Amino acid sequence: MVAEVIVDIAASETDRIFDYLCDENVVVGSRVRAPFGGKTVPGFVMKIKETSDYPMEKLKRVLPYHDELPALNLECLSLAEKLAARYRVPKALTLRLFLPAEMRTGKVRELLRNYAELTVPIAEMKLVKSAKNQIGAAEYLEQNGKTDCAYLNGIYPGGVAALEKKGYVRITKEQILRDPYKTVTAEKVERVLTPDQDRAVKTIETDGRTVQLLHGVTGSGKTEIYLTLIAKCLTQGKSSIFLVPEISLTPQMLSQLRVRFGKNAAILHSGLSAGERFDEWWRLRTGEAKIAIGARSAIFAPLENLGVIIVDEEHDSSYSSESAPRYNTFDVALLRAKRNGCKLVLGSATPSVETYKRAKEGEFSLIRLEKRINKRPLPEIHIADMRREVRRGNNSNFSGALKEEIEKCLSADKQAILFLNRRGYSQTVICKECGYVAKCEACDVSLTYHKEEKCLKCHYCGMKYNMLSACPDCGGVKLTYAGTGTQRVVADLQKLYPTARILRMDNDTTSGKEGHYKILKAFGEHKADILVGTQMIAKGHDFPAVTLVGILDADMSLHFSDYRSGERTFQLLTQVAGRSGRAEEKGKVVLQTFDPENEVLRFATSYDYEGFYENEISLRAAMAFPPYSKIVRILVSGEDNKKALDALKDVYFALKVLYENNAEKFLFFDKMHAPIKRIQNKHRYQVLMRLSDSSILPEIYNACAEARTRDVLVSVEENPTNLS
DNA sequence: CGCGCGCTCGGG
DNA sequence: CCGAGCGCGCGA
Repeated sequence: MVAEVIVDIAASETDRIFDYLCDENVVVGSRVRAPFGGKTVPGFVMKIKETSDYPMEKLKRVLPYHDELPALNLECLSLAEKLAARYRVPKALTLRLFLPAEMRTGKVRELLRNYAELTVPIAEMKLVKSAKNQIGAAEYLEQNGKTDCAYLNGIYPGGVAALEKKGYVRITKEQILRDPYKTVTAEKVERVLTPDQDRAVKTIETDGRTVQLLHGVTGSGKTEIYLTLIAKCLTQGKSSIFLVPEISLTPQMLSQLRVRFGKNAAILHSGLSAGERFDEWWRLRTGEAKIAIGARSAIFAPLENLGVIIVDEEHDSSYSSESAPRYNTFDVALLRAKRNGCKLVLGSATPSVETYKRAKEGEFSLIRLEKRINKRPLPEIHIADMRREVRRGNNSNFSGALKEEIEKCLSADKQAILFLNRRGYSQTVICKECGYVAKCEACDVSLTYHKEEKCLKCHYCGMKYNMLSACPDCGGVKLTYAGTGTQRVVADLQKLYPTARILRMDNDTTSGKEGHYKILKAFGEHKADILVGTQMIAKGHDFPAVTLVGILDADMSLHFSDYRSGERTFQLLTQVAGRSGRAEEKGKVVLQTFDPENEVLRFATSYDYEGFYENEISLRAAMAFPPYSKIVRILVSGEDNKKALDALKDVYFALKVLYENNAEKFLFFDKMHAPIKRIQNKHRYQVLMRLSDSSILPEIYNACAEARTRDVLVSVEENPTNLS
């Protein structure tokens, strides 16, 4: 027999079929070891045939891996081919997406799992009260005996490892205890859905359209709808994929799923060790588990017969991949949903403008959930006008209103979260007296201050402006590029409230995923009174004792030089506000701004998504920004500046020809330095385009694929979220 | 004259 | 991607 093989080398030169001889037992989708150019490389069998067009006597023979099942099923194979074509990347790269890293770097996997059991009764353990994961794991082990470590780590990350270190637990490697007759173990508890939830489930099941958008305010019970859909699939023997932003994969959430679905749920998250991730993947591949839960990459779960795909927090930016292949999760999900004839459910309290438009126009089904389950009102948002504070001589980061609320909060022994809306490098110029923000005359996006050149630039058209010495509106000279960082806020707070316990959470304090959890955990256990942080604290996480949220500089992301800044601000504010008053206590939010009349802030304070959307969509239409156009950025980067420039010239000229022949499809076209000129020693350049018609996108991808070389990266980003 | 590095080509 | 093959430049 002859196998058509794609060798696992991520290069366009080797991205074609090579024929090999193979044994009868080699099947489509399996991995093989292929002798290739003097050594043996892994490969994927794409097809099996009788003979080859290539001289048969020159064919070499592939050796099989001893996988029990082919690594990829037919759907995955075809999906990998489609994605490679769509994003113009080598097939090896898209095929890899479907495998756990373990398998690729793989030694032949023995299907051994780590099992943990207690060696000491809990009563004799010395555990600190705060070690919730250790306690949780120990309690589980005491009740259930020997348990799979991956399972425990899914619920109590790191708990078992810590217990082992202390000698309370023994870990042994054992063959997977596979039980082919294991039936559905979902709890048979009847869950009563509210009429709204019930209606939503019925609509999703009966509506003819593939994409179903679930638009529901925080606390409207979207999760129960997802779980009901998954449970229904399970009883029909169908599988499901449930995607959430990485940051929402919290222990609470995972344990909720484990309780509900037991071993039918496989969890793919970064907290698992490589081996554990492989095991979870394998459980999905064999069909032992039918529900894949995870972040972005779980869309590649090796499942068959999908009954539903759910994408929670649809608007979240973590759903677009930041490295090659830069796939868009929604595209992949849609391909899979169509192939399986199943529904793709998108859920959000603040859907992206693009998605919402398609839903309103009837392309997607739109299901609204307006009532909150617990009927508790959303926290009240109070706007603090920082211009007035400055006029009164208050140059600090805290308005009078916020200070007052912090004091109330502290004296009532409640907790507060202070949110600093800062994004890394890009800085905008703002007048502290009137709130004026420097904007590009051509693009209506705010300008970014460039320190080295001492000028203001528009990141959309590259236009340069001289740095202002005074505000053009009010003549004031109190111009500022950016506010202060979190450290400064913490220091100022400490001065104001010497006895308050303050925690800081930002990129500097959270080394790795663990640090992040540690801080949140400490705060959740009320070991601090105030948490100061950036974006990171905006999501998920229930802190019942939090009754106050302060947003220190609500405008900062609003004036970020990006057409999506309004959208992002609305989403962020809605999310942050939702952190306040999760339990009985009514929550309060103080939003500080230099621009209190701003429409986006107004809509956010009244929780008016519809109003925000109408306003935003008409702006987008007027300025021809997405979804009324498509912004495409070609990023060229490489260590060797000359080579990078050569590649830039190549793409630029190829694209320029396209542009000149299709001028009517372009709204904008130019090449320039990327906003960050060098990252990790790589020089960066970009070609920016705004298309009124994306039909030429495939040709743009082609041009980029051709300019790509061994040491220069050329990537295409569609409607990029962060232009850095 | 000989080796070394950089580029080109082929791999089944 | 990676190694083989080859051409040209420089040093003993």
